[in-house]
This record gives sequence, structure tokens and C-alpha cells, in this order.
Amino acid sequence: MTSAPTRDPADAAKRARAEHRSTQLLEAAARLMERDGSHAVSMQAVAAEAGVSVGLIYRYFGGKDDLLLAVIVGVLDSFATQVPAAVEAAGEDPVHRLAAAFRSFCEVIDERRHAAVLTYRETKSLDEAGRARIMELEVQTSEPLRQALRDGVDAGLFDAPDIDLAAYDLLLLAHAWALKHWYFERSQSLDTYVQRQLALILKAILVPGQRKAYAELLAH
Amino acid sequence: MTSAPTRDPADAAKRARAEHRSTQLLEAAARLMERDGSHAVSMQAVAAEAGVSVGLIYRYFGGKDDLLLAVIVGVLDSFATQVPAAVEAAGEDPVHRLAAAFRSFCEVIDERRHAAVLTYRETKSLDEAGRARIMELEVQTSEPLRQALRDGVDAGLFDAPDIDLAAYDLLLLAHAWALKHWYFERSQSLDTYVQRQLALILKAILVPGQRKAYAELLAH
Amino acid sequence: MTSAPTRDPADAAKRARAEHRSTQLLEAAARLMERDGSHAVSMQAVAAEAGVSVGLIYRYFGGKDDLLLAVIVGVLDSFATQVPAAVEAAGEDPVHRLAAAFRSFCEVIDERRHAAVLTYRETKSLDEAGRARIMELEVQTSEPLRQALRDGVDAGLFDAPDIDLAAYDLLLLAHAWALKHWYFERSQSLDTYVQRQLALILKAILVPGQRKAYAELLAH
Amino acid sequence: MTSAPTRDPADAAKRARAEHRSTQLLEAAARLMERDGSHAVSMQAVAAEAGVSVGLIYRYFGGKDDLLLAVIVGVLDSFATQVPAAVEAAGEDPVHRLAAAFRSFCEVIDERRHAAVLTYRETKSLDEAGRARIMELEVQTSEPLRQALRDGVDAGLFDAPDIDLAAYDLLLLAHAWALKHWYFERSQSLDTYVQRQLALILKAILVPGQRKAYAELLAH
DNA sequence: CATGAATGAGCTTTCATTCAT
DNA sequence: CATGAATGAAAGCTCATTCAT
Repeated sequence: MTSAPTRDPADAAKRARAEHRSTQLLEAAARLMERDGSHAVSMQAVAAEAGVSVGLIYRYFGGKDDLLLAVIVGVLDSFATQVPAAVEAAGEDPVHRLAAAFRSFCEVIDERRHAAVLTYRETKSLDEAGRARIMELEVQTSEPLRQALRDGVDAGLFDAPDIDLAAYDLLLLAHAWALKHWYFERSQSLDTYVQRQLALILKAILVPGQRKAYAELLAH
Repeated sequence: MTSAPTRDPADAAKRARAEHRSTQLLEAAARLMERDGSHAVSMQAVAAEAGVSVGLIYRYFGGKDDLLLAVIVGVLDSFATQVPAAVEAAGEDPVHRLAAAFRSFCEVIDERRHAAVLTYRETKSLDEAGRARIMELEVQTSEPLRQALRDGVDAGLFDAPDIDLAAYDLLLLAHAWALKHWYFERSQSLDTYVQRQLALILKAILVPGQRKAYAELLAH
Repeated sequence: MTSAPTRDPADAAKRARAEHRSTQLLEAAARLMERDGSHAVSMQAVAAEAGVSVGLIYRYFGGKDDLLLAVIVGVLDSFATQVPAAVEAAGEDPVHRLAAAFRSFCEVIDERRHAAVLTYRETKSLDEAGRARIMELEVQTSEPLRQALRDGVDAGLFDAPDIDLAAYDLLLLAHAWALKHWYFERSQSLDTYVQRQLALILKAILVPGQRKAYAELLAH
Repeated sequence: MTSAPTRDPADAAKRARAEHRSTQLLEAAARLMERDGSHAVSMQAVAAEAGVSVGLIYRYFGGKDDLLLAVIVGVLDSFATQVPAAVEAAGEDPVHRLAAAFRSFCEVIDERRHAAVLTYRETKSLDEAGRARIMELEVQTSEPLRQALRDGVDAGLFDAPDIDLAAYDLLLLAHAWALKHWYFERSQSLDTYVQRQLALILKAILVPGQRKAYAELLAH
């Protein structure tokens, strides 16, 4: 904003340091907020966790709200980055791509279960603009699922009258692994969870003639 | 201590007034907490909303935590009361009972959309005992769905390898109408939502031979 | 004040009941205040302890300050009543009367150790008038000691240049059994305490020629 | 963590400022608590008296209890520092050392009469650990008296069968100048008080053969 | 007489934010 | 850039006192 993005090496170094600081603060904040909830985390506590002074946080973030927003955005961003890669690795087949997307989603969420819950718990504390940002990001996040569904329908593999609904259902079921982990962990591992949810949804949307071809995904 | 509690009319009147006060406070608290989140609601604000003094709240509830727990329990209780009635009215057929249970769930949630979100947002603020209570209530809440699924499997109508999973999925999709209302309201009404989600799940669990018999539920 | 002290039996009964109530409240208050300190005791707690309603306390006492004053006065009164009786039973000899007075004081205090400490702890909470009342009562309380000392001096048994000082010292040493009980209880029983303190003071005030006559009181 | 704490001049300056703040707060709190009793003093009042904000008190003290404990400990510490110095200045003779110790005690107490009463009034408000700390300090405080008595006994000057008792009696009589000041101030100055109490106790414990040698201390 | 629901001022404590260094 | 001492508004909660019943 203030200076042109020059090739000044000092400038680059400065930016790198700033980036590093920002990450450091964000990680500290995320760690605490996931564990205790944003309201129970003080700026003093974030500073202590990050090993810096309180004042420094205000050089990088506008305030507590801003920090919370950045934490949530960071979480969603990391989700949005990891899933597409897994989809690409799954080949061309839409069914396998859908399966890969869902599995990847669940795995990413499993890795940061508390972070996933954070988005549900804390979004209310944001202002209207922040909430809008989060919603938009969430929709983006579900895009790989939606795309795979669209491809499957186009290829005559899926009979899904409402693609958006099905995509969001899958997103929700992935979130549910975090949201209702206390319930599901009683009876199943992540792997079983993914397999069974996939089987359920595929039975619902695979055109009958394709069931045999994807039998291994429908098995339970 | 002094007399049989059920016979003394003055005692009964007192209990009735206390009950009324309790409800009044609970409703005021629920109203504010649903709107702003429990952390953003002060006891002063609850008192003002209920038209009483702060001190009075502490005659009826142990403190803010206790009040929040009571609000959430109240919400879940009202869910647990309304759904079974709808199921009974749906007749004997497990498929129709399942459909009625899900529809009723969604309707109840639609009526108190913000209250439904409370569970997701605020449970973290409770102590361990409170959280356990909420979880137990939520599982109870899903019992009508689970029962209908069990009956359907026993009657040879459903092919659902994991009944608990399917029941919880339905519970989640009902909750989703509140959780993701900002998304779904773009494209559909409650009625369409219920119909489409039901169609999706039924396609997944109905044994192939029964599809024709329940065509109207699978239509979209 | 308002009605002449008639012989109306209904009036007498009323007074008796009032007296009883007052004692009941005072005892409840004393019990709690001695244990927890007057600031930590609420009127609600006193009411509960006495088994009556809060409102009733205000029929018998002007408020919390008044109640506290009454409690302390009650304690001092009970001290002031019990000691003189013990002195009378000790015969005519001033030395034995002094010994009896001190011993009695210590015994009375031992019975209500916490009550004795109360006067030191809580007098500050009283208003000026209350404090003056307490001080006056305390001086009255020490009168038996002072009188015995005077008699002893008149009889040529004591060489005590400042009778008031000696009397107050004895009073203080009796109080000390309560005030510093945590210290004295390590090394001695009440009986030893009384004996040793008496021996100490008597050695200080007995005229040398009388030492042999009271050897048993000076022994240790 | 970052550097040797004793070498960094900035660190030293910081510590000095912190020390100053701490003293400032302690003095303000002591002033108010001595006057009104700790319960009647609010943290707001302490802050106002010290000319700082409420929040700052909590940087230096854990809370109100901690502050009260610090105030009392401060008082006892100042007693424990001043008395031994006076004893040293009194020479080698145990009788004179005892007299100096008692006199010094009374003088120190006279200077901070209200502070001395604090221990009796407010110790109840402390937790178990705090009370234990105070008791230990009080016993330490009386050590100079006890030592002089021991020395006197060893030198054949005193006939004191229970040294601990005599030492604590002297401590109590010093405290009494504060506790019962309203009584003693009627008839005597601090100097007379000290002289008379000393004469009394010395008559009680000096072996008869030494009375002439210390006649000036026994005079009245 | 007796009750106890109701009040609300006032308490202790926390913490987002600022700013002199 | 970075610090952290200082602020003070606002929170949850208590309890002496009142008064309609």
C-alpha cells in the first residue's frame, strides 16, 4: 500500500520477517483458542504463548477480533489448500475423485479437529464482514466436492438432483468427524468413518448400473 | 419438613410462581444468548431483558454457567418432546415414521434456529458435567430416528449396515438447516430441504425392491 | 417505653417469647461470627442457622451492626456474670480471691475461646457508641480483679504501685489464653497456664514477707 | 532467561521501580486497613489512595488476600528488624538487654499502634498458609526477649521457670500498649507504661539477691 | 408476628488497549 | 521494531435491607 513492491532485498527481508512473526502469532493464538475458546484467551496469554510482548500483537493485527478472524481464515485456508492436491492424485474418474476429496477432507479435519470446531464456535464473535468472509471461504472449500459431483453427473455416473446439497452434505459429514467426535469415536476409527459415510452417500447418488463397478467403495 | 408438600395450597402457589419466574428468566437468557452468544450477554443484560434485578437470577440459577446450561437443556428438552409426538402420528410404517421424525426434527429446528446453534457454539463454556449432560441429551434426542431405522431393518425395508451412523447423519442434516441456513436458504425452502435430504438418505438405505413403494418420498 | 410494665400475663408471655427469640438469634449469630468473622456471615446465614426468616431478625435487631454489638455485649456480659460468683466462693483472703478471680476468668474464656477473640477482632466494625459500650463493659469485667488487688494492698499483702495496671495485665493474660492459644497449647494445659501466670504475677506483687504463706500458689 | 539479572542495568532499574511501586501500594493499603479494617477497604479505595488504577494492584499482588498478608508481614518484619538493634546497643547485661528489648518493642509498637492491632484483627481473613506465616513471624519477633531471659537465667540473675511464657507475656504487654491504648492512655505515658510493666515483671523474675543491683529498674 | 422474594449498590477481578521508553 | 507497565470499563456475584403477603 505505502511502498511499491520493489526488489529491494532489505524490503524483502523485512517482509519475510513480518510474515514469520505473523505466523508465529497466529499459531500461538490458534493453539490457545482451539483449546479454550477465543473468549477465554487473553491477548496477554497469546503474547506469552508466542513469546512476545502484548504490544507487538497490535503491530500485526488490529485487535482481538482481527486476530480471531485471521486464525479462522488460516484454518479454512489450510483446509482449502490440502484437499485439491489429494483430488488430483486420485486420477480422472469422478467417483474416485469424489471419494478422494471426501477422504482428504476428513483427514485434514482429523489432523486439526479442534481447529475445525473453532469455526463453528467462534464465528458468531466476528463482525458482519468477518462472518461473510468465513462463509465465502467455506463455500470455496467445498468446491472440489462440488466439482467431482458435477463431473460425475456429466459422465452419467451420478444421479444427483441437487449437487450443491450433496456437496454440502459431504462437507458437513466431514466436519461432523470433528463436531461429533465424542460420539463417533466410540464405535469407529477415522478410516471406518470415511468408508461408511462414503458408502452411504454413493449408494444414494450412484446410478444403479454403476454399483457393481464401484463395489469396493460400497462395501462395508 | 413442615408439611406434605403437595397438600399445602400456599406451597403449591409458591412453586407455581417460582416455576413462572424460572421460565421467564430462561426465556430472556435464551433470547439474548441465541442472538449474541453467551459470552456477549451479561447477567445485567439478562436481568434487564427479564425485567428483574440481577440478584434475583441468582435465586433461581447458580450462576452464569448454570443459566447457560439450563438454556441449552431447555432447548434440547423441547426437541425431545416434540419429535416423538410427530412420529406417533405417522402410523406404523417404519419408512413413514423415519420420514416423519426427520421432518419433525427439521421443523422444530426451524422454529428455533438460533437456539439449535447454541449447542454447537456454547457447549465449550460448560464444565465437564454440563457437557456430559448435553451429549447424553443429544443422543436421547436422536433416539426416534434410530428406532425407526431399527424397525425398518427388522422389517426388511432398510439396508443400513450402521444404524447409529445413519441416525446421527439424519440428526446432523436436521441441525444443518440451522447451522448452514445462510447457505441453504439461497436455494430452497424448509419443505424442499426436508424432501431432498430425505430422498437422498432413503435412496441410500432403502432396499432396491422397495424403491417403487416409496416413490413419492424419493421424488424430487 | 411505650406501655407501663403491667402485670398483664399476656404481656409477660409476649415478653418471654421475645426474650427467647432474641437469645435464639444471638446464639446463632455468635456461633457463626465466632467461627467465620462477622464480615463473612450474612444475615441470610444467621437466619438459616437460627431457623427463622431474614425479616424476623430485623424485628429484634436494628441491623447487622446492631446484631454484632449485641453478640459482643452478650459475650462480655456472660464473662461479667460468671467471675464474681467464683470470687465469692473463694473466701475472705484477698490473695485467694485474686487467684480465684483470675482462674475463673481463664476458665470462662477457655469455654468460649472464640467468643473472647471476637471482641478483639470485630470491635472495629462497630460505631463509636458501640465501641464505647464495649470498652466500658471490659473495664467492668476487670473489676473483681481490681477489687481483690485493692483489698490485698489494704491488708498489707500486696505491694502493687499501680493497681489498675496490674488488674488489666491479669485481664490481658486471661484473654491471652484465647488470643495466643495456638502458641500456649503447645506446651501447657489450661491448668498449668493459670498456675504459672498466677505464680508469676504473685511473685511480682506479694510483699516479700508473705511469700511463705502462699508458697503453694508460687510453686511451679 | 535472556541475561544475568544482576548485570543488566535496565533490568536493575526495572526492579527498583517495581520495588518502589510495591512499597507505595503496601503503604497505601496499610494506611487504609489500619484505619478502617481490611473488610471495609475496597481495592478501588487502595488504588485511589495510592494514586494508581485498580488493575495495577493486581500486577504486584495476587489479590486482596495477598495484599493483606503483605501488609501484615511488612508490619511484623519492621518489628523484627528494629528490636534486635536496640538490644545490641544495650550492652552485655541480660537484665538491661531484656529491658531494652521490651522498651524497644513498646516504642516500635507506639509508632505504629494501628498496624500492631492489625495482626489481632485481620489474621482471621487470611488463609491457613497466611495465618501460619504470621504466627511463625510473631514467634520470631519475640526471640530477643526469649534470648535475654535465657541469658539471665544462665547468669543466675533470673528465676524464671517458664521462659517461653515470660517472653510471650512481655510480648503481649507490649502489644497491649496498642490493644488497650484507650485504657492506658488515661493514666500514663508510654514511658511510664514501659517502666511500670518492666518493674512488675522484673520483680517477678529477678532472683531476690539481685533486686538491689537493679533498683532503678524496679523503682516506680 | 413471621415470611422470603426482590432489590441494587458495591465488591473483587479481568483484560483489551495504549503509549512512553 | 519491540516492550510491558499502566489504564479503567465492565464483568460476575453477594448480601443488607425492604415490604407485600
